[in-house]
Amino acid sequence: MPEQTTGSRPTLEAVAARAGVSRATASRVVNGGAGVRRPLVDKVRQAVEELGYVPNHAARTLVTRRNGAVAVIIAEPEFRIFSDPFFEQQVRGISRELTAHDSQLVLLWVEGPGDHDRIARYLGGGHVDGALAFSLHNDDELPSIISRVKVPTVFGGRPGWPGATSGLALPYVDCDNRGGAREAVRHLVSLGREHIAHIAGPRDQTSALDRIDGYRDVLLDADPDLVSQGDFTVESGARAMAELLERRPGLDAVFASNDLMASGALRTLRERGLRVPDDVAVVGFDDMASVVESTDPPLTTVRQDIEGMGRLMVRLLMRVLNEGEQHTGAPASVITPTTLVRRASA
Amino acid sequence: MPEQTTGSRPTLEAVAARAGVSRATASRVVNGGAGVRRPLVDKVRQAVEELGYVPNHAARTLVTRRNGAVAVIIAEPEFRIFSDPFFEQQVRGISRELTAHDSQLVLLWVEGPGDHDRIARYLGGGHVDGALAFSLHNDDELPSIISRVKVPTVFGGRPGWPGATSGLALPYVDCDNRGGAREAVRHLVSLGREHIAHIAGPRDQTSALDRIDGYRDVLLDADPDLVSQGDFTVESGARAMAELLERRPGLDAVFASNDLMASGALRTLRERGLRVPDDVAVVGFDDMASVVESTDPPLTTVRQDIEGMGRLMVRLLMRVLNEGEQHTGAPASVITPTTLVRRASA
DNA sequence: CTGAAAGCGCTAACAT
DNA sequence: ATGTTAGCGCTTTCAG
Repeated sequence: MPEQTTGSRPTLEAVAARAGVSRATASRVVNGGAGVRRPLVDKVRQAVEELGYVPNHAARTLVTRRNGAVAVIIAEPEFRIFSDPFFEQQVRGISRELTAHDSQLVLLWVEGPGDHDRIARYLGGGHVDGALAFSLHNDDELPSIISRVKVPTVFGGRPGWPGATSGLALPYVDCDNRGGAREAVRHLVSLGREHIAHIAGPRDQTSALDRIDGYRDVLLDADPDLVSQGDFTVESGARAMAELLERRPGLDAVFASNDLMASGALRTLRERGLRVPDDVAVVGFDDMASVVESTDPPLTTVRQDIEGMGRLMVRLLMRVLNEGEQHTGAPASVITPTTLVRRASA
Repeated sequence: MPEQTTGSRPTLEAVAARAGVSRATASRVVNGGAGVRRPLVDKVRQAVEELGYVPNHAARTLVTRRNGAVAVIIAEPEFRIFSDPFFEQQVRGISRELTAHDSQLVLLWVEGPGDHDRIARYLGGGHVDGALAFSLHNDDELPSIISRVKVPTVFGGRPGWPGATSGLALPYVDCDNRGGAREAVRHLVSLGREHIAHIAGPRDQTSALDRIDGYRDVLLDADPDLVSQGDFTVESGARAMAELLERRPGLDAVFASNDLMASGALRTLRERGLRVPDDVAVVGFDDMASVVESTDPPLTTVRQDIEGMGRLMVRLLMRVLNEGEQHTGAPASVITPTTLVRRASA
């Protein structure tokens, strides 16, 4: 760490002196001024103004034991997690909401298991009031690390349970994957489609699992051959579509677990000379702008409010923090609604 | 801000007591243990271990006046700044180097002029030891805000001078844009090309300006019609190439100010039935993996070590911080070398 | 409603 | 080499 930093700034003491009040009163004013008479409030405010006083964060943290900072943990098991547009939106929401709560965003970039120690120490060291993390894979170690150091944390996306057995209930914010999937499939049904296939996402991500569940909720007796496995990439979607077509040439609709795979499916369909939606209707999931708009035809999909989810993560965390010692009971997670966005593909 | 946070943790006092030494000695050991005898060091270390002691950051900051945190300012004048792969790499380098320096990365997301106040207050509030920012456009207000609050800051990319007149010299890290451009053009010359065009980047970004300067360094008497204006996007590259071809059908090479525009140029060339590199040789700039590898033919380009630049930004900042009061003289910036990466396009 | 005083946990002179 | 002693700047009882 560097040696030096902030040049000495005016202290509360100085403000108090200038305003002709005690430090205590000055402090009260700075913190909202409740219970201080107008004339004094004004005097202090003016002194603050004139001196350009800014409270010393460290001193305040030392006594209040809250530091107005929240860690956002970014794990990077695969490439590009950071430049994922999905991710960007969520972090943006988080950033905005954190600002609204006067808290700072401290970025914790986890590059691998080698970083776990450092992260645990940091989180356990009380440098932040809480943490926000994202559940990427079921085998992720993060959830257990987090519950070990007991720092209040909210997850983005329902965490898979590496320690489900250990009975730890981590609060999370997720969209209604299952309900959204149901809506997508119901829409296809309402269009009169009778052979609705599904291109599933990775089996180790809860979102994909929930979506396939939603699909099955509606199509109780779905033909297993109508479900094909993908991995959320465009390529896998194209491949899965090809497989489906081979197994069930008569299918007339497909619900893909995300937009990327849907766009891959569209490509395969086009190559086979099948018309969308006439021959095969296609619905995706996510409403990812970059995909959805450039697809041909424009993709009907299920939208989730990603930025809103980011904001909700913060709100939920703040609630947990404010509950303090008391309400130690498992904090409720929140599931946000999805909406079907009709475009041309279904 | 939340009310509560870290449950009470063991203090240095407790460690000292358990180890049977004074707080001062315990402190010395915790901070490296210089000048403390082995047996005591061991005792203290053990006590730390047993108690699971972690230093209280706030207390330490309060007295040392350094807080082990550096702000990374992300301005978002346009979309997607965050998901820019370029950006991601740089932040990754920063994150890694900061970790190596035991400092935390605090993310400051600036969404517009409305945030300027907040940022200035935060930066001026001494919450961080220093800041890292990126120079995006010459009309960016950030540089002046930063120099106003006088927080030690290092820029990524040479800042344009909104306050050049005010004589503020902001330290920065940038690659040798001009030299890299020269190398690119010289390469084209060495290939025997005689009519080398340039697709320039935005006039309000220093990198683009430096690159065109490099181009001119080599082609002292360059035909002005051989230079066309783009804006760093694929589309603009395609358009600029079309223009160039119209004005100077005989051109046999083009140096684009970045890879994106080079790929646009490639497209136009292909559409016109021109062969690359046989008819027209093409060189880009950046060596952006996602572009360079998918281009046809693979793009010859100028590589800059982006992650390394991120790391250098941190090192430079740390140096500035350590110099402290003394060396207030204009801190040296650093220019990193570029390398020409030969692929098939030139 | 306001002020006096007691720390929060740690480091850094200054003694010893 | 180790311990003693002041604070760092702020909030917060507790008196008045």
